[in-house]
Amino acid sequence: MTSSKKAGSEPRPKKANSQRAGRLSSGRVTLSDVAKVAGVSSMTVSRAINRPETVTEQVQQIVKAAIDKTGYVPNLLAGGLASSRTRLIGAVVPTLSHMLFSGSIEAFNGRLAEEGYQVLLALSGYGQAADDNLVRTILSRCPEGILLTGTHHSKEVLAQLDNVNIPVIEGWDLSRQPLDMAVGFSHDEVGQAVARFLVAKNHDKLIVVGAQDERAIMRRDSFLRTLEELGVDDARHVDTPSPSTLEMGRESFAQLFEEGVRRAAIFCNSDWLAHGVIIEARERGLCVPEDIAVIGFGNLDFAAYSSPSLTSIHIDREAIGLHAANMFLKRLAGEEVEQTIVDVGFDIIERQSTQSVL
Amino acid sequence: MTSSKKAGSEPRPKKANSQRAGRLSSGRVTLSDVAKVAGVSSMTVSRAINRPETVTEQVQQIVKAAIDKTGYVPNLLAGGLASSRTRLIGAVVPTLSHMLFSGSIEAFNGRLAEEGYQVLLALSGYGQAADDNLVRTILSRCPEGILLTGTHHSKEVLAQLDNVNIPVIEGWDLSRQPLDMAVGFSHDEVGQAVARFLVAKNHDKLIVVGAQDERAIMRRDSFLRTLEELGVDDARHVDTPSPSTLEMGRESFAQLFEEGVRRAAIFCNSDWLAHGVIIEARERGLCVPEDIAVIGFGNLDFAAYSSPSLTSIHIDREAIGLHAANMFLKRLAGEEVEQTIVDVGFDIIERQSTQSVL
DNA sequence: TTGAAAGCGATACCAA
DNA sequence: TTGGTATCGCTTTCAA
Repeated sequence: MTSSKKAGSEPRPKKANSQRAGRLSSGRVTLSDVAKVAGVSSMTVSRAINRPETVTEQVQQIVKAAIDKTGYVPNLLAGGLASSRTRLIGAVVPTLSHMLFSGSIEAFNGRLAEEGYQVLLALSGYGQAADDNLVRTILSRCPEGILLTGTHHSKEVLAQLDNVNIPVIEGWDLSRQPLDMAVGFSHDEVGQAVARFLVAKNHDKLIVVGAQDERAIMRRDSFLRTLEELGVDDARHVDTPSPSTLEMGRESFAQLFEEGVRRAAIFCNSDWLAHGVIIEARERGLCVPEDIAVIGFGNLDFAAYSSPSLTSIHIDREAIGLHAANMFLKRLAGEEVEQTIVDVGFDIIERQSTQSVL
Repeated sequence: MTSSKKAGSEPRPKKANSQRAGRLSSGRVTLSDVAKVAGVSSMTVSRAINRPETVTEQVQQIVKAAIDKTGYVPNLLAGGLASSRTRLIGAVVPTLSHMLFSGSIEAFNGRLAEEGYQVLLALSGYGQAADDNLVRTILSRCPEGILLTGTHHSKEVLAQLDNVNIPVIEGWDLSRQPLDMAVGFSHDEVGQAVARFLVAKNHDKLIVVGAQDERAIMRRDSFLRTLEELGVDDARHVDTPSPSTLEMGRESFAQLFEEGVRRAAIFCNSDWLAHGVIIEARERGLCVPEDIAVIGFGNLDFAAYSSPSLTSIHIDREAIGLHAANMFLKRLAGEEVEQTIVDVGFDIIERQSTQSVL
C-alpha cells in the first residue's frame, strides 16, 4: 500500500483491506503497480506511456525501467472505456476464403496496424440474415470505425450505425449511394463491360452462370440487361448455389451440354465456376475457347497461368483495403476526406494464347 | 413512452442533470438509460440480459421492450473490464493469403462465434521480429485465450503469456512440446513421408525447393535428413524468397534447367511453387511427371483439378480451426481437455492421371 | 427477486 | 511537469 495516505490515526482504517471487499483483481500488473515501483503517480506513468514528451526525461527512464521490470501490458479495455479511443476498427466480410476479401483485409489490416489500430473481423458467410447480429457484436466493442461489405443493409443495422456515429465504409461495391464512404467497384459496370466485350467478339450464344449472392446477381442482371439493349435476346442464365466451387462449374456446364449447348460464350461469375466450366467442356470433347469461350470473375490469380484460354475480370483487392484504411485514418485524425467514394475499377484480362500450358 | 409505469409522482427528479459534472459521456445508450426507461435498476437490466432466468418473466418483457426502444448496444469494454469475461480470443497467424490459415481461421471463428466469442486477429507476415508486439497488442485487449502459429516463441512472448495466464494453443505445428495445448501436424513427418515416398518411386535425382519460412525449413531439413538415412546422398535444395509464388517456382526450375537438370523428382514446399515448376518444366519441353515429377505442399485445392500430374500434401485445415476452438471452449467452461495435443495429420494425394485436363 | 455500493484499470480535467 | 479526483459503463457482492 502506498503510505501516502495515512489519513485517520486508527490502527486499522476500516477500508484498509479494501481489496477484500471487492473481487480479486485480475492479477495482472496494472498501471498503479508500475507507478508504485517507479515511485510516481499512475497518471505520470500513463503520460510517460502515451505522451512521453510531456514528462521529464528522467521520469521516462524510471517508468520505462519499471515497466520492463514488472512486465506491464496496458489494459486497453480500461483505456478505451475511459478515453473512447479504442484503436479498434471493425470489419464485416462474407468470407476469408476468397482472395478478393482476404487480400483486401490483409492490406487493410497492415495499413491500420502501422498506425496502431487493430482490426476486429466478423464473417458473415453470405447469409444476410445474421448481419444484424454481426454488426451489433462488432459495435459492442466500441470500434472507432467500421468497414462493411456491400451497400445493402437492414433497418436494424442502419439504426445501430446511426446510434454510434462512427465513420462507416462500404467496401467492394459501389452500386448505391453510400451511407458515409465507399471504396470498391461497380458490379453493374462489370456486367455491362462483359456484355459489350462478348458481343464485340460476335459470339453466338451468351450464357451467364453464377451463384445467388447479392453482388453476383447484380453482375448477372446488368449483363443480361445490357445484352438486351444491344439487341441480343436469347441470352440465358444458370443459377448455382453458394459458395461457388469448381465442382459447381462442372455441373453447370454438364447441364448445359445435356441441353444441347455446343457453342457458346459463358460469363462465369466466379473464377472457380469458370474453371469448372472449362474442365467439363473439355471433358465433353469441346474446344476452349474455340467452341466454348469462358470469361471469369475474381482474383484467382493462378487462373492466369493455368488456363490461358480463360479471360477474367481482375480487381485490385489490395487497393480496396489500402484506400479504406487511409480513409479511416484521415477521418480519425480529424482531417477532411476529399474523396469519399473511391472506384478502384476492374480490368478485363484477355489471354491471347489458345493453348493450355499445363 | 410506455405509460406502463408512471411510478414516482415527482414531475422532475432532482438529479436530472448530474451529467454536467463529468465529461460528456460517449452519447451511446447505456444500461442505466435502459433501466430508466424500463423503470427498474440497471442491475436488473444487466441480469435480464445476461441471466434472464434470474428475473421475473414480467421484468424480462419490460426490459426487452426498453432495449428495443432505446436501441441499446451493450458496451463490452465496460463489461469485460468489470467481469474479466471479454469473450474475445486472440489469434496470431502469418497471413490470410494461404488457404491453410484462412481456412483454419474461418472454422475457428465460426465455432467460437456459435458460443458468443469473437476472434481478434493479428497478422505476423512471416517476420518473427514483430511477433512480440503482436502478442502484446493482442493481450492488451484481455482475450480469454490465444492461438499462436508455430512452437517457436521469443523470451518476451513467453514472459507475457506467462503473466496473463490464459489458455494458449499453438497451431499448425507439432514440432515441439507445446506450452499448453497444440493442434496441427508434424512438419518433420511431412519431410520424412515425402522422402520415403519419392525413394520408393525410384526417382534418380531428388530436389527440394522452398521458401525460408520456419516450417518450410523444417520440412526441407527433415526431407534431406531422411534421404541421407535412406542412402540418397546427392539430394539438393533450392531456396526461394518468401512468400512463395508461382513465379518463384518457374524461376527455380529455370535455374535448375540451366544447371543441366533434365530428370528429377522435385519436392516443392508450396503448391504455388509446384505449379510454377511444372509450368516451367513444360515450357522447357520436359514431360511432367515422366521427366520431372513434382510433389507440392499445401491446400491449393484447385491444384487437384488443374494439374493431375501433381502429387500434393493435403492438410485438413478446417479440423485445425475446429479443434482449436473446441479446446478453448472446453477449457473456458472449466472442463478438462482430455487431449491437449491433437495431430490432424496429412495426406499424400497422388494423382493417377498423367494428362492435364486443361 | 431486486437494488445499492464498490470496484475493474485506465484517462480527462483541474490544481498545485 | 506532476498528482488527485471523478468518471467511463458494467458486474460482483451483499443486504433487503
